[in-house]
Amino acid sequence: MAKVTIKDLAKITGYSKSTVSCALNNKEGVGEESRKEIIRIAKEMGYTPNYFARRISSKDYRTIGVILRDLTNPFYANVFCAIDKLAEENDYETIFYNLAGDSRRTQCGIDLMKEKMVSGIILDFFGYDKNIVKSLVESSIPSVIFGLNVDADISCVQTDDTTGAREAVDYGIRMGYKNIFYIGRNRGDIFDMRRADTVRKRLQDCGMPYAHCLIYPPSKEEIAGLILKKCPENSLLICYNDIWACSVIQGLMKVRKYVPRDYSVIGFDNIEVIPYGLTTVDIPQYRMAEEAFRLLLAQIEHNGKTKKVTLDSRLIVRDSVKDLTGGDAEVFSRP
Amino acid sequence: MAKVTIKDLAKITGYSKSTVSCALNNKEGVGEESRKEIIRIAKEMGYTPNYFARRISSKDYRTIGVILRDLTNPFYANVFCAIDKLAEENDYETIFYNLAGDSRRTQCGIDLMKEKMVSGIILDFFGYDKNIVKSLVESSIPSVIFGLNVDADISCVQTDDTTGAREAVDYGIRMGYKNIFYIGRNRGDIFDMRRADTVRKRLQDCGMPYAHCLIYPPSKEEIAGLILKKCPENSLLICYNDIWACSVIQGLMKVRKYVPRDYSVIGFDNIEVIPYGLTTVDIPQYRMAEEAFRLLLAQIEHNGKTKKVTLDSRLIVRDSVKDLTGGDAEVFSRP
DNA sequence: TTGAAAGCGCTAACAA
DNA sequence: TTGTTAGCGCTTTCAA
Repeated sequence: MAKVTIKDLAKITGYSKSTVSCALNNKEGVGEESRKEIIRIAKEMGYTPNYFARRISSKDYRTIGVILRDLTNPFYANVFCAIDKLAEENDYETIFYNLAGDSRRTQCGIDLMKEKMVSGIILDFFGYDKNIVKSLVESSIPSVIFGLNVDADISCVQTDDTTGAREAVDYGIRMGYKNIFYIGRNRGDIFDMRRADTVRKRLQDCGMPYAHCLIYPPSKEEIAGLILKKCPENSLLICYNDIWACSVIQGLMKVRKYVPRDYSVIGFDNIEVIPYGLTTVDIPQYRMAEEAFRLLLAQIEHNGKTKKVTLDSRLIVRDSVKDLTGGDAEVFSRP
Repeated sequence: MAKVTIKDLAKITGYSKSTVSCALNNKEGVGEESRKEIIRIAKEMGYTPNYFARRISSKDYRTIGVILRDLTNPFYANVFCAIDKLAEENDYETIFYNLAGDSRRTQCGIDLMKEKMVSGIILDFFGYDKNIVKSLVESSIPSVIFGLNVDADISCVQTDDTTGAREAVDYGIRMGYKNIFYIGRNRGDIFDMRRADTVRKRLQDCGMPYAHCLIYPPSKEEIAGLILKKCPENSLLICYNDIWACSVIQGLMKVRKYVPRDYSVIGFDNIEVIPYGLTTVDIPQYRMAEEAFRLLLAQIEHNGKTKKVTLDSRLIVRDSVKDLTGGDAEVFSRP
């Protein structure tokens, strides 16, 4: 069952390859009659052009590479879907590469994109590596770093999560918390470190204790044990992201501690699918995706300059933080 | 900044194109010395082979197409990631096409895959269409239908969610519920319909009333209003899937009704990233992905026969269903 | 061990 | 309006 090619089509229709090609691609210079006939026969024979052959001769790839850290996290799934949709609207294709949480795969991803001749790359650059930036700049492939501001001639879209982190601390203090902890997941992650630093610094600035404010449990299972050990009840736990906040909440449930009855929790990201009642710092994922795509497109199509874009984060108050000041807040789901 | 090609490499190294090609691909028949030199120079010049050119001449595509309904739903994101990982381990690439919730895009996705000459397709076939099945079978591209058993010579991987659905009803009855409703989202969705039917039938078999047991609200916003109108407090709401269950819970919260205090909820899927104890019917997403991939691989590489695989679902009891029989269950997060 | 030449399926000049 | 020719970058015979 060999695939039918343009050559077969030429033979059968009696026209030449080029005529067939023109007809099929709606190019000028083919008679209306011939065009119709060619298209009809092509359909009959189930002809589909060979994508690779087409790409190799036409040079116009119209493809962008998207490299993200973890599609399992709805935050990044949303980002990918948004980019994919924009790409489609602009008649581009996307090629996706999943780092699957392993920053060492970044270079592989970039190489793959190069091989596939993408017009541009959107790169979620976690696990910062100077050499990669350098080689990316030198390759002169239009690129946008997603989530991070890098000091090089390359476009970047990031969200300043420090404002949100500070808001979270301030909100906690306002709600009467004496014990505020940052629960991180991964010391190697730049965002994680930055959020931790911001929380610590804000606590300091507000004259709050910050000893033990960092916890990086090696695994999900140990989290509850660590919290129980280090954090007194009625602590506020500011978590690395929403996913991590979920793990924390689930872990606590296993030891019969409930949120926000026993502990209060704040996340980062503002993931849509889950956050019933989760107070969180909104990282505007759609706008980030959009900005990244626009920046890339500008570079690809209009030779636009590189540009740094920084969006704002803000705290979204929902129901996972109990009011310790005596107010009777209606909180979370409960029996 | 033209990309360096194998021709450039030939010119610079002094060898011919074919020698360079062999050297770079670790083929036999090239002197050790020459090979090393060629590889060195290729590296120096930052040579990356043109993926399309390679594909067009080598015929060996090792690519599988994955078409899924909605990557925004963590269930499908997990499925994709699992397939992607398996593919990588088996030295395949994946091409992804997102239906983005629109079943009319299915044919487009398939055409795209054909164009890209995939070795096989894993197709999430929602919005059942006989013609598509037929054309897929006729195309003789190895394919696996994901999530549904189709009566045709094509492999299928599905999970029998009816056992889980019945368990959910039985569990509800055991917990003392007199009012059990199915909350669907989309009448066009096969799973949605099947789950609804199963719940209705089981209720019937158990001598329970089933009038009004279906609710298909046109939008998320109207859901709470409909529930308030149709379902008395302390109803059990069996929802189409976890995402939808979350929407239901969120909608109810907006009108100050809490789960499981005022209503109990059961979902389908068993998505991990949920910040509370949602009782749900587990659909084994990883195993489904694995089976689908294995089946496809068998067909591609060993000309394996088509096969139907059906996995089991089961109810996972957590904390979103209150015990109405008087037992004092520790339920859900609460202040 | 190496190189010349053909060809993959298509597009794009240019000629007829 | 149509056909001829060349060529995209690579792999793959087949000779040398």
